Amino acid sequence: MSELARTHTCGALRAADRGGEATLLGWVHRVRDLGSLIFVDVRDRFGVTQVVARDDEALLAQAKRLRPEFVVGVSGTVELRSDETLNRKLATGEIEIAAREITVLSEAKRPPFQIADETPVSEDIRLKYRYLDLRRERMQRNLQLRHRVVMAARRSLDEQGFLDIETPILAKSTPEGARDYLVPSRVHPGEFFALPQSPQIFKQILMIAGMDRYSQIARCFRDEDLRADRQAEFTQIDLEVSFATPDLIFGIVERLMQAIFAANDESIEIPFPRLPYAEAIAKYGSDKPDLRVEMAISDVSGVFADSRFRVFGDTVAGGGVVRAFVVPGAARFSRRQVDDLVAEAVELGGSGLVWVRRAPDGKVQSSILKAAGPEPLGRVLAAVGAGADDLALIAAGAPDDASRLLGQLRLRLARRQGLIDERRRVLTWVVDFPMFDWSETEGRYMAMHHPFTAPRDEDRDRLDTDLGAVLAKAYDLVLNGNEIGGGSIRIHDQPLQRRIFELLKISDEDARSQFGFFLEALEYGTPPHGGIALGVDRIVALLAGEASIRDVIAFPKTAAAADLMTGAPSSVSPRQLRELHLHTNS
RNA sequence: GGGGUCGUAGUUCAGCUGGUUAGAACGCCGGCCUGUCACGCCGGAGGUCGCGAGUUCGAAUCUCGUCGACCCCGCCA
Repeated sequence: MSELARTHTCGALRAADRGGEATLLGWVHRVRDLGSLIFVDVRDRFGVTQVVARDDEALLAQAKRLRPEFVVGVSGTVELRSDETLNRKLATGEIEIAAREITVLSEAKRPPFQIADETPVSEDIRLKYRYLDLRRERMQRNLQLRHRVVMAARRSLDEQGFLDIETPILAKSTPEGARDYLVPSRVHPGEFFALPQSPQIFKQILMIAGMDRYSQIARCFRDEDLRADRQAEFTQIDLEVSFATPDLIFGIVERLMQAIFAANDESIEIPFPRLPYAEAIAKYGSDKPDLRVEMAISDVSGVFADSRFRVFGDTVAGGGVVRAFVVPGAARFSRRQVDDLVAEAVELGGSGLVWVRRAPDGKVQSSILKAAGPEPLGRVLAAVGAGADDLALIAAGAPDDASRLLGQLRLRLARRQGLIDERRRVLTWVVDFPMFDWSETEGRYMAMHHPFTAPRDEDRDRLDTDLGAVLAKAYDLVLNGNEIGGGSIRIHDQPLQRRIFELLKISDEDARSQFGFFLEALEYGTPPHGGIALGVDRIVALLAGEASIRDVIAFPKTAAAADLMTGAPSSVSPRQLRELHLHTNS
């Protein structure tokens, strides 16, 4: 049977091939046994082809042996199917192979779930038997899409003058950022490599090294808790550009994204709109707004500035805001539904939620009707543009808190009300991020993006006066409410980089031991530069319509960062631990 | 670290306020069938109800613990 040579894949044959000889190799997808007429669907990555066994007793006996997932070789004649028997659902449905010989190359145990069936299977079983799960059409489709996306990205970057360069996986641990995955060194007792959270410093050094434009499909590692869109290791399209401005990066990435969408037969318009961070927070309560949804948040503080409703009046007097948005068509919500919304707001950490609407007779209804009176509430409805069928939701508090709360409700309601058009793709740049973020737990400012991000030129002076007000040359790329990329223009002069470390309360000593090599490199002629990293897993998941990036990764880990197929992580031998100079408590 | 959902046949699920023999569909096994393509028809096998305690005359069902999967908050420069 080793001489069995494949002449066609299972997705190749068409009517034009009729009369020819063919040998197919693949998996038994389904068997339909009609007695002295047996159909066998043979499957491979390229498709499914129907094989028919008839007339020959030995051949029929052999076909009767076949079970799902056996690996077989089939030789026979390509026959045209009659009009009544062709299958339009199948690319190869115009023909079938009249088998002359069927060879079993490999038998298969009964699989724990059906391959030839898209019925959902619990994820732990899929992950344990990943090799079977990957045979299913959905995963075949997803991984083929991922391949096309990566190929398109590489091609686009090559065309745009990028050099693909690999950076180390065994790298250096640095403070700030996510928790590192560590790798103990055998030859340096007590010392560790860290797996890269991103190739950040290496790619900047490549710019200093004169590589001009670097790109890489880079694996990154972060030892933080996982989510549907976060894995312990994930893949980025990482790039860095010398002599960069934000506009230059945006253009490069917009062309790249066009190529990526084209790989999924989708066209997108460029350039993408740009939304300042402050506006994103104010209007949508999120730094990654889903712009498929209208329902923008607006400020109604003025209405309540001197309101007799004390809670709002005091909030405004104390420097807070009152903000609101309209839920279209939600005036007909039952009292129960509206009360549930208020409870939901509290669960989300809000101090409360006020609603206003008009009853069918036009009278104002509201949770604070008695306290505030109908007049200001009517003005709120007018101010936010609420129609007769609409419901207005109002929250008060610190500006960002009020908007973030409303932003979360806005998204949940949009989903629940079916207001999101799943076929739409809305891409936007979010720009002008703050440089720094005050950390209560650390008691200091932290870099919002990372410590190598350059401040906007016009904000340089504020580094000395008002750190919280300094905006950065940082940007995120957002697709349908998902952050799919982020980057910045970097600091390229050593004194400013030192100054930023200082502001971040990274001591001189730490800066020298953690980043000394980098600070030194900056002194040898650093071109202005900047870049971005795009999340491959998230992009492919969105293109594929998958809710979790696990479904576009061949061998993903569970939410507890375990590999259910291999059993990793696992204990190692005492000898391995000794060699690595490690002791464990377990 | 915290909150939530789930765990019953190979798979997906049902199983009420605790009650005698735990069901269905698909799959699997056997039989019949020459135009099926989710083939059809007939018959059959298949269960530590995740695991461990507890409450009770009696637990798949109630309680606690534990393990696992998933979702969310924190975290993720």
